[in-house]
Amino acid sequence: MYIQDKKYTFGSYSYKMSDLPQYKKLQHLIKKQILSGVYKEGDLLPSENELSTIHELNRATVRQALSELVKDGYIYKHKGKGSIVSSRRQTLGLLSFKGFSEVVGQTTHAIKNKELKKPYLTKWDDQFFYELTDIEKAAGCICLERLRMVDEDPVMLEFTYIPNLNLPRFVSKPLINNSLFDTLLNNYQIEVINLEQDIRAIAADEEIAGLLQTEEESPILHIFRRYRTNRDGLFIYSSLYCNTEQYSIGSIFN
Amino acid sequence: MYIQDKKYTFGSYSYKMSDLPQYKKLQHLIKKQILSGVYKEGDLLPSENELSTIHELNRATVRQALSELVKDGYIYKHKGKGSIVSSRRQTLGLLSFKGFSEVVGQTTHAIKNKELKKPYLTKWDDQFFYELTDIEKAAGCICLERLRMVDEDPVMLEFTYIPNLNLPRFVSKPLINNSLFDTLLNNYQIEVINLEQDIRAIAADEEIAGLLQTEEESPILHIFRRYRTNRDGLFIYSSLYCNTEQYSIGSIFN
DNA sequence: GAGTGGTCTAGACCACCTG
DNA sequence: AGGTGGTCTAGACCACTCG
Repeated sequence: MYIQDKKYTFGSYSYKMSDLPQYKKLQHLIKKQILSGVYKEGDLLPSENELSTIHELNRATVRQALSELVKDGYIYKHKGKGSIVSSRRQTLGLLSFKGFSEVVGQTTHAIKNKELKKPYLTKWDDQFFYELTDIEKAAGCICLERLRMVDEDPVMLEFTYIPNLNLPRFVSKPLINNSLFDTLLNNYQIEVINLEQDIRAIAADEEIAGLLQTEEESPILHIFRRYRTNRDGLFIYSSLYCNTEQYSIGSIFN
Repeated sequence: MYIQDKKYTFGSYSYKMSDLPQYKKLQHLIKKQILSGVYKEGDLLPSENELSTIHELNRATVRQALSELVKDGYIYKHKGKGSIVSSRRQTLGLLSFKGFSEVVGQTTHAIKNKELKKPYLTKWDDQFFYELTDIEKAAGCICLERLRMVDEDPVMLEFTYIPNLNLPRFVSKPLINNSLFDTLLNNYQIEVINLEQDIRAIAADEEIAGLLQTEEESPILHIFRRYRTNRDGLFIYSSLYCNTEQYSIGSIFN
């Protein structure tokens, strides 16, 4: 009989981790080793064949783990040499679609989230950034207004807009872990699979300048995002205003 | 005897393409089919098993092709359903590390590149954005100043800095295809494998405002990039100033 | 229940790099 | 020459979606 996944029963990971696929477990393990200094910038990781042997995984599975680490900028590869630990400068956060806390949490800064208002139900703005379907328009929108602080400084203002489609009692229940993504996943089995964004530089108006504690007309990074979810036709929209005087926004591409 | 790659000899692709791996050929084929309307937004691609059969490739190879298309935002996947053609809005360009022309060329706009100066050799600025190694500092830097136009409007000002390390006669020869990447690849076998960038919003100074034909103090997107190459220790640096009044900068994450 | 993508194994050949 | 990552094959089991 064909047996796979036998490692689950012998795994040395926590209970939660045991649900994850092997390549993600390996990915997290190596990531932790890099962050904790086991492998330092410029070091060679064990070769793919060595990792296969050590962790009793097929090389393809090891490669899947490594390719995720490449995507996240932890390592890069040189054919004929090996996988090399990359330098990671401290920026405000990767311009990825991971939640703000997870991304910025990798730095040594103190992060805080402030809910400016309780989530509320409202109508869509007539001049919304993306074209909406009739279904979305008719549903109305759940609006979240949050301010992200780094070391007590407000650096990012985030407006999130969610079509009110089959999300019973969303506005009346608090967020889980203060995280929108965790809430959607736990309460509604909604997962984000994809992010598309547009970036502009704008001048701060009075409201934004006030909230970000900067001057009117000062240059602000404006990012508009559309998250695709595993629920067909359900998108989540976000409008971010970043004060980049102190912190820049970083990202990596391969 | 173990034979692979037999498709090369029967391939229906051009001579140049015949050097590419199978998954890239399939990737380009499907990309072309999407761009030419064979598959439209929301359409399902043939399943992975069907594509394997049609193109006489293993499913793993098909998956490699599809995952590249996901990365570039042409499709997304739904478990249990299939691969779905994604909508692609027209933005100035993906915030990826592909060359400006390739990325913007997917739109219907007229693109022009203007060389503001001939490439020249100079010293590094004392306040360079990234920390440089002593080797880089000692080598001096090759500087390129280019202006990118969309429909006759200047939208992006690009300063590129290359350490003058084993790049004989770079400044005395013209760029191939007007492209830095093509030139580095053809003349020096240098390939870019990775890009790291930081983004800020700044106020235009007199020089930048003049070149981008906008007003002083108007908000400008400033992107600083570090490209990693296949040559160990050789990085290419770029400083981009974008006027985002008309065009925003787009990107996709998975 | 049949089909889809997600994960995984065991193995192969290749181009590239280093000693 | 031996090791590395890059590409590729042939197969398997799984969770998910849809009719």
